[in-house]
Amino acid sequence: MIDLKQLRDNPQQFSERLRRRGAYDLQPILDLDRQQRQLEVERSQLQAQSNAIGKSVGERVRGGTHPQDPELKDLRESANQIKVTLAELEPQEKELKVQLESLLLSVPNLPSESTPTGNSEEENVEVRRWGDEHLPQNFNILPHWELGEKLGIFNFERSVKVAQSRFVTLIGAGAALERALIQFMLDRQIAAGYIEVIPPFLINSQSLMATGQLPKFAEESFKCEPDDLWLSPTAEVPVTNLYRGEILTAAELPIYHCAYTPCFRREAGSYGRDTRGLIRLHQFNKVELVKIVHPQTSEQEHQMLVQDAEAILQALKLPYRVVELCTGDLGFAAAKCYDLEVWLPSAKRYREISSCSNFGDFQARRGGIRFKETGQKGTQFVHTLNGSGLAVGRTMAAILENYQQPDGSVRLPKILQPYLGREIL
RNA sequence: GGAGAGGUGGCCGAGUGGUUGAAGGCGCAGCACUGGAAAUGCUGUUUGGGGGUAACCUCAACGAGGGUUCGAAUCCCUCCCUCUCCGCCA
Repeated sequence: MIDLKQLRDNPQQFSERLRRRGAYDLQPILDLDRQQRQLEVERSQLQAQSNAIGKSVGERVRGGTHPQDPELKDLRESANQIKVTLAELEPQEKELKVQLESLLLSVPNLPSESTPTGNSEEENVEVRRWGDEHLPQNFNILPHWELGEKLGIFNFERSVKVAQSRFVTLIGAGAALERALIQFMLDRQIAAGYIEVIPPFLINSQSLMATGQLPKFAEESFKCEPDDLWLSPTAEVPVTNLYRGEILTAAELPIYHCAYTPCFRREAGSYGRDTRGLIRLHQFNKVELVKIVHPQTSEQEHQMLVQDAEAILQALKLPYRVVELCTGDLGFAAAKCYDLEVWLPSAKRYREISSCSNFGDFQARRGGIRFKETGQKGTQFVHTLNGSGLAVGRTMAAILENYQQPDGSVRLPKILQPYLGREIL
């Protein structure tokens, strides 16, 4: 959520920053805000009067006046008068607040000053490349879905019977490889200082609201209808929300978590895109990194987070590049975001395998995640960050393609071999 | 699913209609004492909104939402959550 006070104090500057993401009309928010505050002044003055009457009645009763004594009658009546007016003002103000809140919730985060301006994916900025020396030699590389079916390590057709299209069943060595990747990724991130959590995979609406998936992107997630529960689209949601509504101490920061979870996405509106293979599924596994940090350190923490995700690709010797998203491609809640894109030889292009975002205080404000500096008055909002470390299915796809050998077998990355107890797939 | 108990400040815990935003304790911060520390003593210490250049003023919040009342943490209603026992179950 954006900072209403900041908007109110500096609407011009604010909308200019937001305009880099596209057009947003902030005037209705400013109007509602003004009306609401006007009503609030009126209402709280009346309430103050009413409180004063209550207090003076209380004082007299304590002094010995009988509560039903006629001399209190006037006081009671004037208090009743005030109540009549309040009964009108209160619902009006409440209604304005609800409207204001819902408008605020659908305004995206301000892009960071350093985020490049642009309209779409096309204008993302490549930051660096790694691993050109690991690009596979030019023989006829099968796309990973063909290779995988051939090797018998996963099956799509049978999965459709069980669920729908865009679900996969991993079989034998495929299942083992997925598990090995999860284990490997967790091991590395735990060694890098992240505390592992296994959060709930079903999450409530409030949690989705805090991290920004609701209210605008309800159609992206699977809802468990009779309950207020959704299938988690990413561990970002349950892990960040562990701290919702809390006031932490500065000493507790930074908090680093890693989490393996399955992720569930409806992928509405992506019909026909990536219909084959492991790239775009309704259910996939991911190891996620989440950081809750002091605002002063968030930029630096962001860089480190990206490096922690990169370390996995490097250890697996998978060629990739780092791309900084431009304002037009930035997620709703993000202020700044780097994508890691792994090389997929069959498509001859880089594909996103990790997305590392700094949300600033946007999620913290929505979720009420604050901290207190010892000895200082008041609280501040933390900064939240997260990134994939990595998407497991896409990692498997990248391994199947990049490590493919001319005879159609796959030589596993060295680092994974001990996890699987074999070299060749 | 059935029966019962309970949800109060960073934590523990008192408080069943009248200056109670809330006793007491712990914790934390400052000061004093000390060569330094411990112990001790004193002082301070919830959060959010609004108004004001400021000093400051004011409203709200005792799980959430309604209600009764001049006045509610305290009474009534609804909902949520937690705990204990029973049932069911991986």
